[in-house]
Amino acid sequence: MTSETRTERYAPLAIEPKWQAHWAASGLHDTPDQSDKPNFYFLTAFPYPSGDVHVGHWYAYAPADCAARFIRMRGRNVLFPMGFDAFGINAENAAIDRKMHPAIWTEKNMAQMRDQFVKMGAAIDWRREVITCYPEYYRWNQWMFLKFLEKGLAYRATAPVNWCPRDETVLANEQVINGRCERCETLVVKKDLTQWFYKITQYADELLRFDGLDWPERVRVMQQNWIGRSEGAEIEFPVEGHRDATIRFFTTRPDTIYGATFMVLAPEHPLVEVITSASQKIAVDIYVAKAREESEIDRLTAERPKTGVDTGAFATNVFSGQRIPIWIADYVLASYGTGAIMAVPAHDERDFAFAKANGLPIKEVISSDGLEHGSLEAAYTGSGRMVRSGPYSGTPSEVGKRTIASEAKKTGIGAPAVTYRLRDWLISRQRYWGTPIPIVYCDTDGTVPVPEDQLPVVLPRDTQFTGRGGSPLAKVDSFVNTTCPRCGGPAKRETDTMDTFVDSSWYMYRYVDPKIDSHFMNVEAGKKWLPVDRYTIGIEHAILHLLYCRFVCKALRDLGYLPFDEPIKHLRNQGTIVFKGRKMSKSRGNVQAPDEYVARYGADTVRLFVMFMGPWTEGNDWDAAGIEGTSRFLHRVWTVGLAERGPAGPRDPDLDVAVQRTIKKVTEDLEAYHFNTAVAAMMELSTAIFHASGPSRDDATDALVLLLAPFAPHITEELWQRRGGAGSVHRRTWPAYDPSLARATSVTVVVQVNGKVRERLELPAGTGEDALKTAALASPKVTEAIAGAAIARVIVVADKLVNIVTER
RNA sequence: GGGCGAGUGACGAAAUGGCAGACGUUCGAGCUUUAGGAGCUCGUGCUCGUAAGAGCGUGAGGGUUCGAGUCCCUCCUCGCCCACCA
Repeated sequence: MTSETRTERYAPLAIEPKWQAHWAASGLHDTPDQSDKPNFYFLTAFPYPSGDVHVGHWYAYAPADCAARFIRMRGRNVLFPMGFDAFGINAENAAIDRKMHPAIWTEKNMAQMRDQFVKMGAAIDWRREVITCYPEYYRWNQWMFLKFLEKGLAYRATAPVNWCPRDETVLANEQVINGRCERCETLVVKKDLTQWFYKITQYADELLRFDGLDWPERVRVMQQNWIGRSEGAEIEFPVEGHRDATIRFFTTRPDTIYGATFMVLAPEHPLVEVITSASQKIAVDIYVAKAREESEIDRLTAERPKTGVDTGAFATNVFSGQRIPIWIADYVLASYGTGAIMAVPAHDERDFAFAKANGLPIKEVISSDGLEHGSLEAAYTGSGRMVRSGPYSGTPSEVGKRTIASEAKKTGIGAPAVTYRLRDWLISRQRYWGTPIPIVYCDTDGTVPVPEDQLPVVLPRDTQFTGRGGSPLAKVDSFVNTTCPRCGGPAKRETDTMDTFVDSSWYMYRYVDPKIDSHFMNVEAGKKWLPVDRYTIGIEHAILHLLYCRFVCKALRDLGYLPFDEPIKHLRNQGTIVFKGRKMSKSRGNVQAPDEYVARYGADTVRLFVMFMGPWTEGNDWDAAGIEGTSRFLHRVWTVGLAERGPAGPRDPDLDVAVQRTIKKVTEDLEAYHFNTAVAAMMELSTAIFHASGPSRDDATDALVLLLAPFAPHITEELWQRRGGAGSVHRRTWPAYDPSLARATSVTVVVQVNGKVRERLELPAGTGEDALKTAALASPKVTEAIAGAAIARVIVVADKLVNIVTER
């Protein structure tokens, strides 16, 4: 180090605001739609404007920003936009709790968070900001709704929904925590309401396919499980004494049909009323009423006993010819399949338990060894040969599945069928702070869509927020009362708003040109950017949001508005950052803010720290204890960065190799989102530079500044400038490495005797096999370990090891 | 109950089947600065040993291999997602 003047100290708090202002003024982060470089769309999930950029945001956005900057330095014109998922229940809760209008609360929070993103040093093109609660945005939610309606992709139906009796509103599934309302902890009940749905099930099969997508296996599996495709057959059995009544059921095991000794209907099944015998009516009514009122928490209880009631009615098992009783039980779900099952207690665990509890017959029809057995200890759910199955006895069960299904088709009582676990997407919410559903109800014309030229249906501003008495919108007379677009007569508006997942299902198209008012997307600009090249988002969004995005893309494609099948080509998920083992949330009051660390160490240190903590895809427990380490690293970078360029002298081959290896390591790590090991490699290089001198040191420092630029944009910009670099370091090209130079000139070769390390030899890289053997056997430590035993074989791995195996 | 991950020092973590613990924190010793939230060197898995060194060591048990943290089998523990899905 030079001596006479004391080295200036690294002062991030002075450097960072200076560069942030400079970058904003010079438009460094503004991305043109076209440049001399190929376009690359790097999307990262936009935040909900909760108020503060906390640790979870840093964990998501600092690495995403780093990855986007890396791609930019690698010669792409990178679009890296940001916006706000600005509708949602929290704003309404704030309105109730603090008497602040949701719009004001949201604006305040967005301003604060925008400022914090700037202080993070994120390379965001703010000109393209998208805000979902503005009419310019949500009118396109309404437009898509109308288009979906025309195509039959949106429809209205009565369905049981999660209902909080205290707050008098529907709750989204994710707002039901352990069966209780997220806000008031009241037990949530099911309630039948007439609601709007998007027909996502129409795309179930296509959504199962991920052809050509670079998505994590984990997410693909989760989505496939969520969609839950089951193959089997749909068959119907006639009900005794009811000429027109048949019970249709779905089964994945048609091969077990001879073992169907009873049937079970869901309590909500429409046939229950029709077929129940007079003597069983009271018991059935009581059971049905109880099931309807059942809270979510009861249904969540594991291992609950199977309850049910006999309807007194009988069906005919068309295959076995047996007369079988029909029961109702809440273990059969109205929402899956046809809401009815053939119960095969011998080969289904639930049916077995139910039969045992209610003294119903159990008949073995599948046998693993092909022989008939007596009573079963438990349900046998595996495969085998059909037994006691009339003409099909002896048939392997896998064959029987197909044979029975086609036989049912032949006789006109059924057919092979596929059922999905996936339900249609219920988009109605009894909420104020969301997109109004563009529908009008007229006594004369019924349900009338608001014409496209009357969009947007704007959310009225003057509203009371009490949290009681249903949707606040329903109480705004000036909004509710309108005229019918068809007959001009008096009519009422739909007062439900859309699920906020609708807002986020297509925002990636809007970033391209958020100001265009003729179309949801600027088609010309869209061609230059879409589909998204990379998307990073938390693993907690693996199912809902990501599935909705895919659905909306496919629906818009089929409507002729998008020319591609999938919105996102490459996806990666960061893990969840928790605090003391628990998820962070406002309601728990354990949200950690990194502000004090930003104020003490600077944004560059905090950025590096969240990337260095551990593997990004795994998540971590927030503990700032180690932040000193990344701070010290930047101090060292500062010290070597300010060192005067050395006098001409001999090169330092070891340092030259270290630079090549570090460039290789950091490049490969960033491609794989391994931020932690990339930082570790740069730390090693900085230490090597610190102890070096001469021209190699200066070149190494230049390389380090470039490598570090995506991670720590401020300090590297400052050092770049002070070291005489032209323009912004962030406009520089990523350093290249020469694979042949990245190889060390001398290597440590380990010598093992029977797998135990006995010697380490420093040898030139590329030493031949025979020379390695000779060198190994020449070592006294090795001969001592061999102790005169005969050598059976010698394994040589070039530049790595020699293993001498002796006779035993 | 099903699916998917993961178990490595005091702690966060590294490790294409080839020197386990890189990098960082912590702690210890020394230095420097000593107005500093600044800096430098060495050490820091366990056991024995003053030391050189030796032995042991990646949740448990087996297996494959010249060689296993890594691959295979069984089990245990933890995390996440789904959960009476017929």
